[in-house]
Amino acid sequence: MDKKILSKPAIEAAPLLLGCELVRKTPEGEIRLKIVETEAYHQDEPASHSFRGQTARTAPMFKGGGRLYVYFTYGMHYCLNIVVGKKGVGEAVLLRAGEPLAGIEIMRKNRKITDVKRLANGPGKLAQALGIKDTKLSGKILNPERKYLTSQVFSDGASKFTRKNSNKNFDGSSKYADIWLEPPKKAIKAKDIMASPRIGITQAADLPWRFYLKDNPYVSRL
DNA sequence: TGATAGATCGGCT
DNA sequence: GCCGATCTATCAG
Repeated sequence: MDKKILSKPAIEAAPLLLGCELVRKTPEGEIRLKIVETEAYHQDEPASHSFRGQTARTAPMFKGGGRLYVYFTYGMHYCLNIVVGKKGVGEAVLLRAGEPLAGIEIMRKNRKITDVKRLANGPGKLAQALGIKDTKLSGKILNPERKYLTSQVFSDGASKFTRKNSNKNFDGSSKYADIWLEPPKKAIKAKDIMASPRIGITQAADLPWRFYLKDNPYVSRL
């Protein structure tokens, strides 16, 4: 994944993350989603959790691009963000929807539904599809791709992978997340990137800081 | 210390 | 389209 994207301000990084693939390794296998909808949040804007400064919850947003920020909301849902920008500036990109590419049976199990279009077409659903049930991943660093992209891992399959990394990643003790980003398989064209106001907020609701892929059936709504 | 709104979702009318 | 679920962070008093 291009490090430069993750060090850009949220408003620039959010559209650039469209088309990127979000991957999570689990003991059951690999889950892979194409990011099709994002929202930018910046600390100078009241809809952002970082607006009122750093707290225990929002600390990851201030630690610099390339980490995860996970928060719990509405008493029952988790939402996954990619922290972007420079250290000391509180900003992140909310992942609002994804198109399932791999690990679909795992996601069906996590979501307790079968319809592929509804596995990750919303921020709470996306987190649930990935198996996120707490905020333990918040603050963790996106796993550098090289850590997993070895011939040993891919020639041997998931079980070997699990053994090899069990004490580093599946018990939550590592500073790295078992999640990372990969660049788009096909470049995204500028004309396919749509912008709209963000969803579910009341403050700064006029800012067009939600981005999604045009005509993609996996976005949360039109 | 109490009230309330919240980066949501699924079920029901 | 509306509403309840269910918990947390924040703000008022």
